[in-house]
Amino acid sequence: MKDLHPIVQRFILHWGEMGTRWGLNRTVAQIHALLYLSPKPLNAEEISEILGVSRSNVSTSLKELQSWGVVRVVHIPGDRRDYYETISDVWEMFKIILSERKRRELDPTLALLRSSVTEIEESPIDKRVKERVLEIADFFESIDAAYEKLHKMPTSAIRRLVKLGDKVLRALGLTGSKGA
Amino acid sequence: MKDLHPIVQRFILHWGEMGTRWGLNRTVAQIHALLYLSPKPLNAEEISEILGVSRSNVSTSLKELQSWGVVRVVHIPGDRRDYYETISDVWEMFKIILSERKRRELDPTLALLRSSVTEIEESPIDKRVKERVLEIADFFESIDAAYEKLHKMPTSAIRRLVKLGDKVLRALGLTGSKGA
DNA sequence: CAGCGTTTACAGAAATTACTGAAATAACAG
DNA sequence: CTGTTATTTCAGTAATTTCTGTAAACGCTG
Repeated sequence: MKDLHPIVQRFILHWGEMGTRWGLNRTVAQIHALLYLSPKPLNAEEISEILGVSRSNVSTSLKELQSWGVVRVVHIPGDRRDYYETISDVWEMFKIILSERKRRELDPTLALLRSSVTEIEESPIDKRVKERVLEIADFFESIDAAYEKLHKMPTSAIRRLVKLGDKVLRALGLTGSKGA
Repeated sequence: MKDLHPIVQRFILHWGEMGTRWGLNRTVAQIHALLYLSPKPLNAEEISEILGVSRSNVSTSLKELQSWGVVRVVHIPGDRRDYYETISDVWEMFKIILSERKRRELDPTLALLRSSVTEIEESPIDKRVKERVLEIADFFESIDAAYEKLHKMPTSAIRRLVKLGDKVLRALGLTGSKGA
């Protein structure tokens, strides 16, 4: 870690801290940060030494990053160790991270709400409770649908859409009437 | 908890579990769920009994929910205890939750990246590292800008925008050329 | 301003989550 | 095969987070 440029160090440390807020663990996030800034792929041993964590921990963390598809194995001719690198396109990377988070943070709730809505139709329940469950279910369905649309777009289009900013809104006449 | 309708019970338990994935703690999320489905405001004692958690824990959790602005205190004539209720509009509620998450999950990183970009301009650093830091900084800036635009819209407009779905994209000609 | 009900702060206990080291397994070279 | 190096698994330990009970603070009422 001492060998790294201070900016790189700071980035890795910060990424690790933020990782815990993003639902990952610190080491997983640090490894990701290190690979993102590394000019060349690294092997498990190197990662372990640079970050000062055990090799077993590195192994587990790399497996997790691979399972999400943000890190992949590459090989160097004449070396039989596995080397790792992250995908390089940031937008692509966060698209993957977003889909992972949706799977963990939205989908289970959506499933529960759908089954609740079904049950509510057939069993008697306080009117207000019914209303609120239906309302929140509708909300999750809307978000899910919007996400699916977005997800199907090529990354380049998402990039353009996000960068368009409020031009989007004006074009659609959604702003301006009540406009804040 | 036993007195509650099974659907309500299931919702509260689920919300608690999901809360942990959303970066809240279980009790905070459960209290929120309970208040969301409760036909009337509840006081700390009632919440404590219904959920089977200590009153001090309820107190701390309510304070946290209030600090985010999703729960507020109301009073019942002739009763000097504090009663609590959530805001009722789901969209408004998640707008608040989203802004809280942005503050905790994006803003610190944005700050770090901004200062890193400044430093990079003046100190010599590996070209590839520089590129990647600039790229990720640009990404965060874009997301931040898009968020700000969205946040300034009235909730009703956000609701319409999300519900429009891919009509938005077609209208803007962002889909169709490469369209997936 | 005394007394009581309510809310908050805090220190330690309990539960959860992350990390390590050792041992097992796998991959290859000779 | 056999020896060597790389990777993964897993049980135990450490660190972190959450929860509780107690006690102090607050604020209303008479």
